[in-house]
Amino acid sequence: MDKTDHPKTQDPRQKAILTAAFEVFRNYGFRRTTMEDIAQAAGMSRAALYLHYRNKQDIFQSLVQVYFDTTHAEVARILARTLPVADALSAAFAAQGGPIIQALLSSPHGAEFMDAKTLVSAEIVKTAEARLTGVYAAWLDREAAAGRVRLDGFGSASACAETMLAALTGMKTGAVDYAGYVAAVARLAAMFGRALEP
Amino acid sequence: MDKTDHPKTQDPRQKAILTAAFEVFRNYGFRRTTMEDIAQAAGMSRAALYLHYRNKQDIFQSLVQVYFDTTHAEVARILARTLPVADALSAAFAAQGGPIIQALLSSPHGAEFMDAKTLVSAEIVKTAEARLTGVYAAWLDREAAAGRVRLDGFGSASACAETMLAALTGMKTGAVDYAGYVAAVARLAAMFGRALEP
DNA sequence: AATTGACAAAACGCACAGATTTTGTCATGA
DNA sequence: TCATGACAAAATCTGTGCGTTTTGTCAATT
Repeated sequence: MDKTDHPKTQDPRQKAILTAAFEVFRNYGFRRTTMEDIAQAAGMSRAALYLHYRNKQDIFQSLVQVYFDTTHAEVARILARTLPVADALSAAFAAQGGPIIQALLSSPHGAEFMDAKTLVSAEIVKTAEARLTGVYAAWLDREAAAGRVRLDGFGSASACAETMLAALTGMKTGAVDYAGYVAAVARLAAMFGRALEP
Repeated sequence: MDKTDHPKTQDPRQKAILTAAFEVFRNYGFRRTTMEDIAQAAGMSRAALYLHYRNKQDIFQSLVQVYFDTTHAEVARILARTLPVADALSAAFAAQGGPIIQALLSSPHGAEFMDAKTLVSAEIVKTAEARLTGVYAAWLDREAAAGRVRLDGFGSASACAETMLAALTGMKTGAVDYAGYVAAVARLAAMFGRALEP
């Protein structure tokens, strides 16, 4: 489980492809970006892409995988530290859905980007979210054992983690711009933080 | 603003149409249900529908309007009582999104039903949600003044209400079945309840 | 060994015509 | 008066053809 160094982005060429691909997907959506677009943005020929990825779907899935790996590592890193509960949650929530949400809210085809995320890589998203839930659940258990959080009446730690993450995804709906989203997430973290205080 | 007695459903015939329409939309989605379907389910001729509603979109919008009016009245009624904060939130959350969410999660075309809700009646939904947020915000202000909730650090009451409702809508995403959704909503209410306690 | 231009196959977009379904209205009948 | 069957107009579906774009691969090039 050594996902910390992102095997997909160790090769600088693959990193270039993924960076370019994200930029193009962000602007045109999944369906309307061609391999030619990605190749051009990555500074190589279209054929070269096929030396590294099977097809467009493969690139997209790798992108999603890298995103979740990064997020997972970041959240795990934050929750490994011992911080005031509210601060930990605030930092962890902020670490999730940074660039992707920004893409969703600022780019013209951000919505289609997210659609592709669920259509093209539903399985990846599902397992990644489960993994993320596990991180939060473990943190809750650890903090509860240390007497820094109180779960009484909220059910199991994992159920609690699931609910918190579902609430976090809900912040996307109301958000009108990225700043508003960030503010809502911070508020949510503060509220959950106080709810969990002993 | 006397929405309490649902002008759209006072006429028993209109009520029959809306009930039948909900049933059919629930099973076939908005696009694939015909006026003939609704008429048959409502026990009248297709032409009779046009005596009460302009067209299919009008029926759907009335349905949404009635739903939000009912929800609004119910939530307002619950929050008017003086209850322990967590209980009030739990009851209010449960009152929202009952039948509609059940339709979404249990019916084969629940998703398309919700799509139509945002496409065909986006404006209705927006104003209704704003109205609902206002109810929660007023409740928060009242309870805060009475010393039963503490908003310190959470921003304004209306911002707080917005965040809570956004979180509530987030519960739909993770939910796999209606029972799971209900459990998640209850947990969320409990957590927000404790967060708001002085 | 790494990269590319070029090629064939597949996918896609678009338009069109004909058949079918659905809609909205109105004259007719209970 | 109120509801309905019937009708014309509009919308939707279906199949088809054709030009363009996109894809995936490979021999050729550096």
